[in-house]
Amino acid sequence: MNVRSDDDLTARARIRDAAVARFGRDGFSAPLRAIAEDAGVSAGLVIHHFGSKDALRAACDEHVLTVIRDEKSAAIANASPSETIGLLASVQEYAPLFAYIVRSLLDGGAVAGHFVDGLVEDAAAYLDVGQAAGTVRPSADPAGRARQVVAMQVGLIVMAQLDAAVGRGVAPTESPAEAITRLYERSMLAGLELWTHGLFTDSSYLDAYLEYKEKP
Amino acid sequence: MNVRSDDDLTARARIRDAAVARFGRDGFSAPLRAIAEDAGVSAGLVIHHFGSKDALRAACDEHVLTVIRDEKSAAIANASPSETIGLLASVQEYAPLFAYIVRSLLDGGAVAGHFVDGLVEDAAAYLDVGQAAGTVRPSADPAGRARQVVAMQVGLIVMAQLDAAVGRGVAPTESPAEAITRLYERSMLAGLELWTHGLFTDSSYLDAYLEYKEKP
DNA sequence: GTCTATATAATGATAGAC
DNA sequence: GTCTATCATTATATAGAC
Repeated sequence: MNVRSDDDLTARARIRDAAVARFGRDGFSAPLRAIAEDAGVSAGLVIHHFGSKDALRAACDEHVLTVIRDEKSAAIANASPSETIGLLASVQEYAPLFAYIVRSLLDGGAVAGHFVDGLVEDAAAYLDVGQAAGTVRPSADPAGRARQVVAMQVGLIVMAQLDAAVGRGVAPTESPAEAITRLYERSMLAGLELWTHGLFTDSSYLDAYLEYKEKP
Repeated sequence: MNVRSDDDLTARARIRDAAVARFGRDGFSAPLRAIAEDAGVSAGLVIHHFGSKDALRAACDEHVLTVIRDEKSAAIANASPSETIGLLASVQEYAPLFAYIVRSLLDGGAVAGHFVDGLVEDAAAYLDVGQAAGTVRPSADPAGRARQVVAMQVGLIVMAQLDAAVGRGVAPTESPAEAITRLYERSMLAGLELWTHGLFTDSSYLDAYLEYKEKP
């Protein structure tokens, strides 16, 4: 999440980072004491700095959203096709953040809702640009398609985290972040293939659905 | 989850069903007392029947997997294209089960891992059949593609649940299950479109990735 | 089989010393 | 700013009556 050493951070920042990691790994029911231990401080100090566990979580939400937004701006600046793929491949740095977001998603928090909305909007805008440039096909339902693309990414992250939690395909020497990244990359070829050529050889499934929708 | 009235079920089954619904909605930190109340029994009786909360959860895991497996067999029996789509559309009956599974997924349980493995295997087998029949394109990475397809479904369910939790797009009169189903269906057209025609107009993104992979 | 009452453990939060 | 000690609440699980 950060290239700085932990020693360089204030206690408050250390607690916040520890909380993001803990919440992401164990969910929001993770004990305050565990977070304090991870950060190398007492449980009382956590309350002293953030007031309550809920406030700590709110601070984590805000921090994660800020980091993601900043990194997103940087990514948009140089969004050539190959570089975009390279960026996706370097996702290991964001693995703890993604883990946190996924937890937040299933917890059903309003902040997580806004985050997904942002993802979908970004995807829609990105697809619009691609469509104008001629690299992306037109769609009968652009918003739905953007949602679909985001859903695939969300699902992959969830599944990668699951594999990592079970410890399958995870070498004893590598970090959880590395493992999740590799598991995430595992199906990237298949994903691009799917996005390039589709899944079906003809439109019979799509036609059947349209027909089903017309006369229920 | 079941067409029978609750009165027809034994207390043990009622507790189990209540636990599946509660766990799915509130997560596994849901209090034992809430489950007991939902089932109309005392907290002590829950322990009497299942021994512990963990054992109750294990019973829920087993029950959900059994139901899914049975329903799956029934679905395979009549798996014509249009009927498969009709089946997907009627998913509201399984919404509580899906909610439970998604919770289980992010909790990182071993049972959830097996469940996803089953999903991916089923998808792979189904795609193989389609490929042999000529309706599904061949793939350079069939296992990865199956994983990708499952990931999209998982992601959609997660996102639908999030929307339902925030209450967006949910009419006050409809049940959570109905809401999730409708939100899930919302992007089905876009999904089929994506699976039929793909996302990109040419293979430049795929080519760029293959090139990136060759010389790192 | 089912309940009530209770024991025990863990958690979030407080108070006050340093 | 940071800690230790403690409180109040809540959770699971037990014991025993009916």
